[in-house]
Amino acid sequence: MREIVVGLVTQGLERLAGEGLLPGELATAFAQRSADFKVERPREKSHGDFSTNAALVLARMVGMKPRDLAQRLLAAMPGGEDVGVRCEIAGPGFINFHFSEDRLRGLIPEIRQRGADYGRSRVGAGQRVLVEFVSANPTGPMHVGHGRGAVTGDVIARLLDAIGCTVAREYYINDAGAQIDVLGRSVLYRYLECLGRDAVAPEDYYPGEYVIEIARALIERDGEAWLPAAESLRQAVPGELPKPPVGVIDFAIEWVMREIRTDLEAMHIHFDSWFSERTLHAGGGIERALAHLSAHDWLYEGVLEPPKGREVTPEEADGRTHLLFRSTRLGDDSDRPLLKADGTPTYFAADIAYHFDKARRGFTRLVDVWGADHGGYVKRVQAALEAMTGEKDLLDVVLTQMVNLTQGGKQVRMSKRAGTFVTLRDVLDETGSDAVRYWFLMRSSGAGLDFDLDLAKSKSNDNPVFYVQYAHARACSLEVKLKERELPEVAGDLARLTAAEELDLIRLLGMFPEMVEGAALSREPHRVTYYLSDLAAAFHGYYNNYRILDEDPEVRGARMALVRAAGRVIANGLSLLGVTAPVSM
RNA sequence: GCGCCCGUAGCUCAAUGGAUAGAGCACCGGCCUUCUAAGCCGUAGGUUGCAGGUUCGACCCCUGCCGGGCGCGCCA
Repeated sequence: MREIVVGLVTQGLERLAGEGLLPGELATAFAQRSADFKVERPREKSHGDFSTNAALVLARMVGMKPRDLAQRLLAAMPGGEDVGVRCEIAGPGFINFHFSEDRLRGLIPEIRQRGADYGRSRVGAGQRVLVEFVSANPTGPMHVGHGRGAVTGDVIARLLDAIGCTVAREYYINDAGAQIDVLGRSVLYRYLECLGRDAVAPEDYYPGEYVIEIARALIERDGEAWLPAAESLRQAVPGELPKPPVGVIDFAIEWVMREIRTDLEAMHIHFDSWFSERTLHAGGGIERALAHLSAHDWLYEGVLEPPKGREVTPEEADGRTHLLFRSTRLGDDSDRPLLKADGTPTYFAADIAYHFDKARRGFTRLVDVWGADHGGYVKRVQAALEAMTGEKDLLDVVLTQMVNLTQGGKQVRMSKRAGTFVTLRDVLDETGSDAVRYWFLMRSSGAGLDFDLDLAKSKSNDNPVFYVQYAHARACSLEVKLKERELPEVAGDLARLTAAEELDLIRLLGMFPEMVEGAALSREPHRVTYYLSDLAAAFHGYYNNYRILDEDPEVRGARMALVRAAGRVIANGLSLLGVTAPVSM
């Protein structure tokens, strides 16, 4: 629907350009959405279906009063009558567009015809986007926060796909570094314990139950083969802990990744690729990336300035020189070290190499979904990408805030120490994929989220997931009723849809494609849940106040056509979220 | 101390620089013999944390405060 208005305004601009009033490139810029004026949805209903501020923005440039320019533009646009759009000048110089009722009703067959494609577009065509998300460390099971990131990333990918982008989903496995050694030692500790030997907990270890399970599985596979390694670990002096054997580490990582994959599958999330951090270390990727940076003068040896406002321990303040990345040149607060004291790369160095690799794979755009606790890394990774590619804004980072589990209004304590750790698996088992997926998207990703386990399970209209799915089921149930009553199938006369509720419902259906585009471009999946809530409310309101299966076959046919269109849009919206649209409930 | 995010109705949150800032809960008042029932309709509720600035126009952008969260060399 929006395209119709954009077309009208573009033609008007072109004609005014032909008359020499406006620069010719304006119309092109406008049609490509790069102009600083636009077509938008007025908040106020009486202002019509669409509005443009073109005259307001351009008035200064041509030295006219906004309303006078609006008059010229209006006159230059094709007569609205034959396209079913009435235009008028209002307020300080807006041009408002009102769709005729017939034009609105015309959307119903259009939706019917486009079916599952309604809402999809090509505005992102030609873009190749890599969405990296979850990337939970393979050191333990996924918690609910990971789940939120997982759903957010998956739906961003779905949205980008819906606007015509070529999308790939990737999971970055942090299978290198000190944390992995901690995991290996934790397993060996439990391994001794399970074998009934003397066991001493290492000073740093993962306390979760799952580590015991890993140890048991390891015993089942390898018996006592790892006893020497475990013993030497037990006898080691703190501070000089040995590196656990690769065989144990690999076993543990595979075990945890299997769990993670199971959880992801339970949420119907599939990745196109799994990128192992180890391959960067082993394959020389880090050296390549650092050499590339070095060649362009982004690296130097230097002493780090101490962070302000924070005490540095004597150990830290050793005054040694580091290999540093000049991220301050690109807006970061401080230059960043790339090698640890022992000469091995920092996590950041690996991350640089990883993102370098992404850029070299030819993506036109990168999207990362991270937990908000990694917010401090955004600038430096973006700086690194800019330094390596010369391209600014190649990477968008979406940060997801905490999830609070609640039950009966009370917060569910998640504490690894107290053993009341609630995993994503627990929540999935309790409420199911649909509830989890929908719920995680009910707030903007930057806002904290309360997940009410009781409400998410309940079959009541207070449960937003139920409310939306039920709207779809209701639409479908009318189909069944129609057959049960053996009512004749009549196309119906759409002109009989004259009630304000009916026309408003159609208007809402018409906003779906814009909503999808906006959500995709801004990487804001929560817009979909908000939209679906509104749509479901409008549908339920219509259903409650009007008898769809009216006596009059013409009315009945028309209302059923509208109901089918609404059901279709709800289904398409839910599909974007990866949530099922039940036919009955 | 610095950086990022946040501050909007009693609560939880929306609102690509647009016109009179919106939902859902909760509260209050009506209604409920109907295609699916766990309800339906409506009222009220606001100096958008504070103070300036930018402009035709600011919840949105800029500056400075106040308050909360996260992060802040060789953990990932």
